[in-house]
Amino acid sequence: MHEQRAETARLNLRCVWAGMNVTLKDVALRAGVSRSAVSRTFTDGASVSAKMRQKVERAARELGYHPNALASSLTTGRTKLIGLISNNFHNPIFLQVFDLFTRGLQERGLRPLLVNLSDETDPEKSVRMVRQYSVDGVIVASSTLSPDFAKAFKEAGIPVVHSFGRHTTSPKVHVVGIDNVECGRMAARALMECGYTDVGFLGGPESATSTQDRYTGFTTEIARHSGIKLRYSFAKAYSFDAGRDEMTRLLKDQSAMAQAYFCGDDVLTIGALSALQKAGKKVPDDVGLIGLNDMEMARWENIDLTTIHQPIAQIVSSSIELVVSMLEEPDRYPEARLFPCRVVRRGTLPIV
Amino acid sequence: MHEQRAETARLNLRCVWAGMNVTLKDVALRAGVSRSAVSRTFTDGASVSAKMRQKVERAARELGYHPNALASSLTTGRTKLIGLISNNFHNPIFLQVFDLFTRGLQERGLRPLLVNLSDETDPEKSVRMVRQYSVDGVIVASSTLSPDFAKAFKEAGIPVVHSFGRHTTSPKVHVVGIDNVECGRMAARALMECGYTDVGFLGGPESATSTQDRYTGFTTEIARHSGIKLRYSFAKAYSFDAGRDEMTRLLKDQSAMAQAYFCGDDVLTIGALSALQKAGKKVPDDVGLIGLNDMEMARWENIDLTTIHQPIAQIVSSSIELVVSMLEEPDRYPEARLFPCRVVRRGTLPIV
DNA sequence: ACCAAATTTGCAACCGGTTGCAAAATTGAT
DNA sequence: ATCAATTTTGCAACCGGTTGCAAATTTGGT
Repeated sequence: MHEQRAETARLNLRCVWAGMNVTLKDVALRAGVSRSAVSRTFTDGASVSAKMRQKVERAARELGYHPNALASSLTTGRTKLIGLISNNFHNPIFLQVFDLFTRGLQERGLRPLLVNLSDETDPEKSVRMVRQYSVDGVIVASSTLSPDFAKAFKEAGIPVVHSFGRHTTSPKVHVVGIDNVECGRMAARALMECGYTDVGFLGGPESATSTQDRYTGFTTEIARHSGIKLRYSFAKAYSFDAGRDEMTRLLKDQSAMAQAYFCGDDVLTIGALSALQKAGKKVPDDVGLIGLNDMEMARWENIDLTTIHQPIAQIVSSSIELVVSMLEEPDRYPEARLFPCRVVRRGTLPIV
Repeated sequence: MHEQRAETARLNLRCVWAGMNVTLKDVALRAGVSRSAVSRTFTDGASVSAKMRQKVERAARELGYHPNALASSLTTGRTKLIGLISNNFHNPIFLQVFDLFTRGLQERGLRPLLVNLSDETDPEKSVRMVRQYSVDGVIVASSTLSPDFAKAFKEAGIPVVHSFGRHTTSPKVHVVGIDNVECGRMAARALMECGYTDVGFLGGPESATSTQDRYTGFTTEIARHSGIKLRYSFAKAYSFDAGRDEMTRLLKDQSAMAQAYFCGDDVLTIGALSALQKAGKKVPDDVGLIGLNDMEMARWENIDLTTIHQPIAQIVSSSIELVVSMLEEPDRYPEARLFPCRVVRRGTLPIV
């Protein structure tokens, strides 16, 4: 007995020294109890007596034991890993998005496994990558990624939520985001309230569903009012350069210019703004602009963008809530959760 | 035999239907081989005959089998999970950093487990969190996080690299970043080259080591030249608001103003710029500014910051390289890798 | 003090893979 | 065709936990 304890102690010492993982068995040995007892001490809701818990916790503390979440996942089937999948690593708003997601998931004891799909085009392949780590669920956070990605996860039997995804009346997967069509209408109304009679849509890439929806909303709202001239064009990307380039192109022909523009997003708006300033145009006196997102920078006084605020905190927390609920109820009927946006009036549209 | 095959088929069907995980055993059963054979087929470097591989791969394909990386980690001791730890979710440069890290890790078959330490102050606790997932290594990516965090991981026996961390002559852990003291000197030289004789240091939070080091470099370089007046103050954070507020404070007393400032980072610089513009000061004619980071926005024409470029792509790839090398050689002697910065001349300093 | 009910504990099998070892199969030289 | 050397394969134990079940213990009522 004494012999064995000495051996155990020596072993433990070595473990700590080498940074090796102290296991359940080590703790059981030291506490003089069964491995199940140790396991139960660290599983809440399990039946353990007070003395037992005390003994085990003491031994665990002395050895610096921490349960191995991955090993337990083998039997429980839960890794508490959530795939956080995005291709949006250039829009500053996504830094806030990642911040909110990581904090929100952490608070619920979940861990985000970050996946960058920037140069990935094959949904199957990305599913394979993520599946290897048997995540409990997946959040696809992107407005530019094809819905096929989210669908691929669903088909693989992995709970999935598409954040910032496209709203459809009968979604195949859970979608949380905004109503881009309504945003388009909202922008149109905001411009018309300013008295503009010649307005432009300066969208993001034409292939993005968000661009298409905003375009639809914008044009239908304009069409409801007579005597408003509508122009439109699309930038190559949701980026500063694309916005600047497209506006520069428009500026080449004065007759092609509208009085005010609804731009694809804030970054693109700043690009357009830059082009206008360079051409000697005053904003909002000569040309008005309204963006979309209300990213942190938009309120910076020397940028001061009028824009449509997207409630990202709510979108994120709702997405997390939804993916968590799916852990219990995997076949939950897909729903679309849309949050209302609002116009934030700053310096790129005139005060009415 | 026929019976058994039918049973197997039925089972498989059910697996696929329910999205259940197809396991090694299922594949072995279907291929009519041992589980080890299947395992070896998916382990490169293992000895398997061509026929065997063919049989197994066929069965695997039919069943949609993918090895469970977490289960294998139990025996191999490798999860291929890398903890990516940061508290820096407000500086746009970190979006690029996350982009680079995720891509770089993915390319090597590693997966980043993102940990947000924004409101965490206890290193022990964060180690516990990460350890549960038995990551193979950890990258602490932050210039504002205490070195204790990185050290805590090292002490727990987890390979760790501190990216964007402080350079010391005898580092306790691997550090990859820039020489902030040298950056301070560089900024001082840039300002003096412009002919300024009254310069200011407008640092980030005084508690950050990066601020301290830049201050040291800046002042020592100034001191090497006679007749240069030096002023200094610190903003409350590396943020727009902090930069704007601090500059606004300085502007209250004209005699407190220097001719040009070296600001803590680019975001802070834009804040200072905003305050100056609001006060009717022209930049660079009335006041010069130089920032640090060269974030993407700095080159936007309507921001156009003169700044010190930090080679983040190199810092990131070097960090990854280092953490990967530590997987093989855990006790590798800690080294500091510093990358040279350079001044990028744009519109916030006069052309000499 | 006694006994039935309720609680706690340990055994052993299992989760999905890996791996050392020995048996079986293949190869190649004679 | 024979046999030793080499390669391939399967067995069984193991990685670090969990859990159903039955044995052991505690509880509480009389």
